[in-house]
Amino acid sequence: MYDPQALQAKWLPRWEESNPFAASEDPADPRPAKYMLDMFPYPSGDLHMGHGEVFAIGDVIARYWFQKGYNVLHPIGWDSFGLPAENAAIKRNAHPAEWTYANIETQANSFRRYAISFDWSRRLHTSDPEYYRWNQWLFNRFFERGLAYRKGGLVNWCPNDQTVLANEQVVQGRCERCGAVVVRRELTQWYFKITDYAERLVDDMESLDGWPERVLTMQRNWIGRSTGADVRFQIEGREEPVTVYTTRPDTLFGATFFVVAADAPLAAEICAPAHREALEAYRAEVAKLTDIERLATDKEKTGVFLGVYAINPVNGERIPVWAADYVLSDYGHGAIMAVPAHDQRDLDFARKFDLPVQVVVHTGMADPGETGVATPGEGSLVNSGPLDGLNKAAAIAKIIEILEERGTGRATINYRLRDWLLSRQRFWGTPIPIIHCPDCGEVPVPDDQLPVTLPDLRGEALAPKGISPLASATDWVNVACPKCAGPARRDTDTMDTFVDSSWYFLRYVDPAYTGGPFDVERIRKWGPIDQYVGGIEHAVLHLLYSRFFTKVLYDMGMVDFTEPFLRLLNQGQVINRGKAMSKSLGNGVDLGEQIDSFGVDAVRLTMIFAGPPEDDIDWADVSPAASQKFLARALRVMSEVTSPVGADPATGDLELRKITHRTVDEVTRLVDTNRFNVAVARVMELTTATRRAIDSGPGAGDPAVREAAEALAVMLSLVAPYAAEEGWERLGHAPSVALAGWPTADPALLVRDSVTCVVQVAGKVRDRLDVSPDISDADLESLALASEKVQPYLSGVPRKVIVRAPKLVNIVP
RNA sequence: GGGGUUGUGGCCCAAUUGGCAGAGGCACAUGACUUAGGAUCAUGCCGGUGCGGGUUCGAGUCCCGCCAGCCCCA
Repeated sequence: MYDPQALQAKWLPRWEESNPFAASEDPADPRPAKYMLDMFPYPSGDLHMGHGEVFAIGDVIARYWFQKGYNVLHPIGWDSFGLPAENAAIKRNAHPAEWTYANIETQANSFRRYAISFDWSRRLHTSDPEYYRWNQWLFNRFFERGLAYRKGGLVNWCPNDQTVLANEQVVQGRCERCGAVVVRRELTQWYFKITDYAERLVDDMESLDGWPERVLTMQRNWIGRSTGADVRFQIEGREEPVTVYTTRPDTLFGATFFVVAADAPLAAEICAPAHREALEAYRAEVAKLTDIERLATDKEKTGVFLGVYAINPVNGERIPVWAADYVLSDYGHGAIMAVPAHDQRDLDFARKFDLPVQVVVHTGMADPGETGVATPGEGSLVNSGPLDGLNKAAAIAKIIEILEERGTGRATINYRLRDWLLSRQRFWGTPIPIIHCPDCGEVPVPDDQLPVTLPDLRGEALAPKGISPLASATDWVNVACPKCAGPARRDTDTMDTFVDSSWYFLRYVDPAYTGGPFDVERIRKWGPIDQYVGGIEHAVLHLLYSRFFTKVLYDMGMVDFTEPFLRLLNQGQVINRGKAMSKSLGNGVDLGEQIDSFGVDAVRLTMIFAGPPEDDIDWADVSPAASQKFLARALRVMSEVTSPVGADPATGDLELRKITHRTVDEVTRLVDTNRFNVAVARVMELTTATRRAIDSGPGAGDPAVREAAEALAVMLSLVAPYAAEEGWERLGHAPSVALAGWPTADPALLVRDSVTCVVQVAGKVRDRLDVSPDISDADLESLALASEKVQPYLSGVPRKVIVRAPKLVNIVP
């Protein structure tokens, strides 16, 4: 009777004929605009269970907005540059485009079957030259503004992927993509100056009240704003003082030694000749270590004395200068003042090398020099001259005043955020549109010569060799300088694919636009995105970069908003038997197979009904078969209605009408607040109520039954479009139910003529009264006190009576 | 180690934000229909909310301390 595959075969072609979910660009369209966006997929094979969940969730929201009468933009595209395509191409001796575009077609077909309400006319792929041309155009704008620049330095290198990585792409010392342990290399690379926007990236988070708190926290931690001071230390024998950054300038009197990052150029520069050999040996050791090893707090501290002394600017004390690996060359200035009494790492180091420990904050804890436990907490200052007796805040203010007076320091804000390293030594990405000319230097490819397309390389030519495969395409590399026409070479690196995804949501307003990366007029209408749905794994990658791009584009006058995503929903993972699905565990569940077995609607319903969207779904705990049964039940109810289309519901059964309208009211609120699983539960209840009305109530011909069934069809259409469409047709309507309009609850049918009031005595329920919903406190109290069931528990006048009309009376005897 | 978050029937999950702990589903049991039932319809079943304290007339909900899981940062 319920054959989901037959319904799919019946309805899909009909929907395909039109583009029913096309967003209207007609300025006369009176509907308010809404922009619903799912994070676009990477085309690695077919859609998987995770896609099934995200897109089911996003589609509920988009379809709800369609039903509510908004002009909805719900586009789809592909994040189609990236390493897997390249690796596949090497393996098959093919071009990455072949694998990529074949997978895109596969996914597009799966999306169609999965019945997501996309506007297919706006489809884009980031690997199309028409798209990445605009990456290059934007790069040129960033370059002009000084926001794209090249510099040398230590960078993160993934030995497996054979390319550099941005800091954000190193997670716990490992490559975010492949998990290989990242090493440090000295290389010249391109960067985006995201640090210029650090302050705004933090401050603007205030306005992101539609974002999950944990994502905001992660971004705040990542940007890592701290307030402290820069303090200038003279190094004996060096003209220029060395600046250190500290968050605890109040402990300056407790600085007993000075540490320079072993791999910082400064270490080699200031090292006394007698210690040079030791330093070189040490640096060689450190170079072998990964960042994970370097920063592990339980690691034995190592370091070498450099044979020179620094002068503490506040008390003139000579303190020894050491090189160590626990100081990183790219944090602050690559050097620190060490205050062992109040910092555990400094203390560990001091104890290892017998350096003095000077307590300057009296915290009430035992002496760190004795216990080996540093006391980082607050207290009153001691042994600190003018700071003695002050608390932390006052001491910081005072010391900064002193430092500024003497010109040896100042208050500073420091960020942990580093500039975004964007060049990659791989093929399948956007070529960096720079030409290196021996005379003119770095020359951007003129806008009218964009795009710089990729040379035609395939198979073995793409194999990673530590430099970009583009370098081997000599015809491509050697060009005339756009400025002086002399011989020059193209930059052979490609852009991080996170550049592609930093602005794709703007391009959707007109993916064929040729006047710029996006139509600035149209984006005024659609932007910013009302709801963004995607995985938590992008909390500090894509989402941070997109926010940065949006702010730059705002400064360029191209968008009129400073934050791209008003509301963010991070769906959970689909797991199986308590664990992430993986080949090695053999617990994978295939989306296509689930759909073949249970139908699209049942799979979508299972995803939505399983729990709150943010929670993980354990596929072993849910039942697509049960979802299928429910859909059959709902469809039967819709099929059994015998009253004619247009039957006046006002003449129908009042009890069922009340249930229908109450359900509509509740489901509306639930969908508005993303509580889709509860909304489904309410729809199930309405289905049961309608079933009963048909079987043992007013019967299938009652207009209220039609009203209920129609509401059911529309509400169900958010989750189960095929069954809803079929039901809608059986109810005598023309397609499509998707655009039928959201039902509205009649307030008159929401009022209850009586409610149950609970009467408690000392918190225990002793009676229930049927009362009018607008009963007064006084009436209710006397009614409750008069109750026969309550009397036995009372002795005399109660001490207190709490009345919460009309629902509760609590008598304290 | 620091921060965040979660903990409710056998299982997945609700609970108007301080007011009757139970909506929905799974599983299980019983009955009806039936040639048959793994279909359908109906009925039923089980817990006092991780543990310990506190605030309150009243705590799943708020506060404090522990335990466990998950996620970030070290």
